[in-house]
Amino acid sequence: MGIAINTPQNSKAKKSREDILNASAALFSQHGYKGTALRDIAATLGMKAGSLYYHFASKEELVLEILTIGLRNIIDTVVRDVEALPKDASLKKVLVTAAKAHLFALLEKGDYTSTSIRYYGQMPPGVQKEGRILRDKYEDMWRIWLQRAQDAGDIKPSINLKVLRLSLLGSLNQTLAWYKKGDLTIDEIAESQIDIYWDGVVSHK
Amino acid sequence: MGIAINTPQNSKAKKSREDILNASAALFSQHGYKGTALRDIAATLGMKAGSLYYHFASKEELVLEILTIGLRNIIDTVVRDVEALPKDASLKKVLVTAAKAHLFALLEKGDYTSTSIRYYGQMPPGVQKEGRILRDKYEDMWRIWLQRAQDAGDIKPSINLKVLRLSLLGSLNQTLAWYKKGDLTIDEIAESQIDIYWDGVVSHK
DNA sequence: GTCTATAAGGCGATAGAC
DNA sequence: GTCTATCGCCTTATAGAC
Repeated sequence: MGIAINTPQNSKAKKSREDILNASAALFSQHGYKGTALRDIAATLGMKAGSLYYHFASKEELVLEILTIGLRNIIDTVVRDVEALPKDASLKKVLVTAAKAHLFALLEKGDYTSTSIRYYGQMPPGVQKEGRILRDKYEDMWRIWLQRAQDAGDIKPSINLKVLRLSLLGSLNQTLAWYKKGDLTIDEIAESQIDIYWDGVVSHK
Repeated sequence: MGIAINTPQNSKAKKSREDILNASAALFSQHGYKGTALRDIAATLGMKAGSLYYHFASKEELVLEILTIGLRNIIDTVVRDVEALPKDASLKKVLVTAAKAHLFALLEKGDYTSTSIRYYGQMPPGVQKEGRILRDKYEDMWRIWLQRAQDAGDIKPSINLKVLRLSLLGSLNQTLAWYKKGDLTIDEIAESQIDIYWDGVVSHK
């Protein structure tokens, strides 16, 4: 069939590797990095802890791959959806689209992305350092959109953009804590949140 | 001096106990429950791990006390400030006051409260169960204030109060991640955030 | 009250059989 | 590729000296 033997291209090894990543992401997203033992991950797949080392050199390498997949996923999803907008789309439309894509990435490939976002601060220093670039890249995207909206006069000059950006992302990420129990769709939640931020909650009677 | 010997009323034991709680809260708030070893806590105080057991029966008991103190602190602070308002205070004033008090508790006695809020989900099941009552009590306070504001017509009927409440608390709690680096005061941050939620960010030109 | 010493078990990681 | 077996270290917790 070819020259690739015992590499991730090999179909059996590739499937095992992906199974391990999926199981790890699920456990990490529930119990955090320190709270998840390699024994637990292996047990989920009916395997033994030692077997994981055929696919990954260390627990750090495993979680680093999950972090990278999670961050790439949210960046790619948000960039793709925003770039698909017509050139003359309103800045509010950009923010709604970005918020929807953010929530979609968080709740769709959720185990990877939620691990990356919720437990980043608890990962080993080396892993944090490697993820820093992607994290900063994503924050910068929001920083630029909001700055553009304020420069264009769509956002009031009195609004502190740093507070706004951190509040907005905090709100979106907080959704992780209650989405599964709720009955609202991702689109409804994203639209609700941006509506609140855009027009406020006050009644003008 | 009296009958109290070898109890928390004893001044030396009481001080050690408080030192241990303070050191533990500081480490837990940085590294989480599983990420903090009793050795690390003891080392901070120039002690040995075994000595902690004179004051606490287990690591679980220690973190439960931190959780309880943290939650009581935020509830007491918020209730006190809101109740001090004049009876005819506007509902916006109530929310601004509550937000300020929430941030104050989070950043003042921050190690206890931030441990309670950020790492609640990673604590042992028994500890989570004991903290549940206080957590629910606090969430209910916000639920009631927001419901009252909507019933009175101050918040638009179209606003989903569940989304609003979780977004708002998510925003406030997110402040923990960036407050220390910033130059804004607690009052400024709280006022900024409530202003955003109340009037929105859109410019009416 | 805090120490030393240690028990009992969990952890990440490795070596070699299959 | 996965297993068994094990190493060395770390963890919580206990017992008894001081």
